[in-house]
Amino acid sequence: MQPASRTNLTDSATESLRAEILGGRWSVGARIPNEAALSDQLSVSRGTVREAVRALVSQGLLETRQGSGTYVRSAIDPTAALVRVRRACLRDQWEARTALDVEAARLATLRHAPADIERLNRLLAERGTVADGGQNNFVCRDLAFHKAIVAMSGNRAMVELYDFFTAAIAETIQATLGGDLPEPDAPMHAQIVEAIASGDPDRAGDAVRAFMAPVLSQLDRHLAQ
Amino acid sequence: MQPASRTNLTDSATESLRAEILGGRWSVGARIPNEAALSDQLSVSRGTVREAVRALVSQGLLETRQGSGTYVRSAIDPTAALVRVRRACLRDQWEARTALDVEAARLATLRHAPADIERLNRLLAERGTVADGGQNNFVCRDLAFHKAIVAMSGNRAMVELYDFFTAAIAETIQATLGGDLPEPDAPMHAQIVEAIASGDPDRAGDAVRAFMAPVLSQLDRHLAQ
DNA sequence: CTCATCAAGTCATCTGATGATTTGATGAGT
DNA sequence: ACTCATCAAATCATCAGATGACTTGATGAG
Repeated sequence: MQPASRTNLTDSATESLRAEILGGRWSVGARIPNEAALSDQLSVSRGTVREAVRALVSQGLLETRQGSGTYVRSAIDPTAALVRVRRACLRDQWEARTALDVEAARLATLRHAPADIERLNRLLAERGTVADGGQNNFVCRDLAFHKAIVAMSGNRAMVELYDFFTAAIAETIQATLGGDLPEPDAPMHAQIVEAIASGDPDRAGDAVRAFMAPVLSQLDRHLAQ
Repeated sequence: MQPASRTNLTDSATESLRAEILGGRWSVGARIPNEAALSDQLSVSRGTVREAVRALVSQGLLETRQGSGTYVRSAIDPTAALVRVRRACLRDQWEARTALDVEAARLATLRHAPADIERLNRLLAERGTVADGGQNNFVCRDLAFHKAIVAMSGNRAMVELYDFFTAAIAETIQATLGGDLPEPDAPMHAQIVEAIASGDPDRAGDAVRAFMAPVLSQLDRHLAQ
């Protein structure tokens, strides 16, 4: 069941380059050897080198500048971080995402415009219940509400991080529970909107915390079995 | 300052393929058209198609099987979000990490053991000042203190995420500021330890928030120039 | 000293070809 | 009718060579 990964020149080349970067032999910002040189050093064709470089570019480790060269953009491997976060249990993933929810709500409270509150109310109205449109659509609409709050925080890093967790948690739920997860009711959502509109960040944070707590404890019970 | 992304055939092809997958036109598990067909449909050479496919393979969206074809492996892309987190500005990164600091401190307050408090005090004592051991070592020891708090939260996902952020922020600081960042004083650190020991999560969260706020505003001023 | 011009270096892309692997069809043997 | 070895087609993997586009530093005129 483990084919021991039959050698794949491109993958081997990718790993060689990654090792050079992560090992620090090529420092961040430095220009790496050109394609012809890498082709020689790795004993593969230039096309293979290009594919390997492209893979690392898409992971954010390298950056190519036409006419200039290829440079190390970062020595942090996002795929490694992803793997480790994935290994965390669903409970921890959920709690970490909740942390983002809480802090995002606080920031949203401090930075929101009046139009944002209207938008939240509209999303809440559209959200409806599980009955309309099936479980799957419901989850999507519910998510739209929470993402809107995170977007209101005005913090791009948090938005991206929230997306990351949303995807990771969806995967984990699919893998461990088969897809179903309890959802608080609409009145709870309305309390969050009110708290944000009130301009009191502590109140908004508490509202989100209170909102998520039952889900977390239900998750604990579920996983305890 | 915004090159508006000069067209890059491989990137365009990558985005086209990604759109097909994320848009659901190619369902998970399905085989996508072969390289020659994609080359025709996208009006690029086969080599360019291969580079685009390789990028998506490295992101986990596609999977190639020699002799058989290329298949859709997943329609969600968690890594991409992490890659984008690194592209966010330093201010947003710092604020997001602070969110983790605050929530981790809250959890640490609720879950810590007496020995943990001793450990924090010990780390604080070892931390010393910039004077002993140089700027670089100081940052390391300071980081050990903050990481210890996150570890006390008992949440593996948050620990991993914090590590990721720590590395990402260090790189961003190096890239944008050249390495220096103001650090609050030891007394502020002691207040955090006291708050955690007190068992009041609100107090602990506020302590961390108060601790980070000056750094953030200093960052704002610095970036405003 | 300034600035336009130019040439070398480098990545981007294309074309054509060959090898390795998988997969389904074929056909003999039972 | 079933099983199994064999084979051919489809497909990805890799290579080699060539041309275009872009960046950068050097050159030289003003």
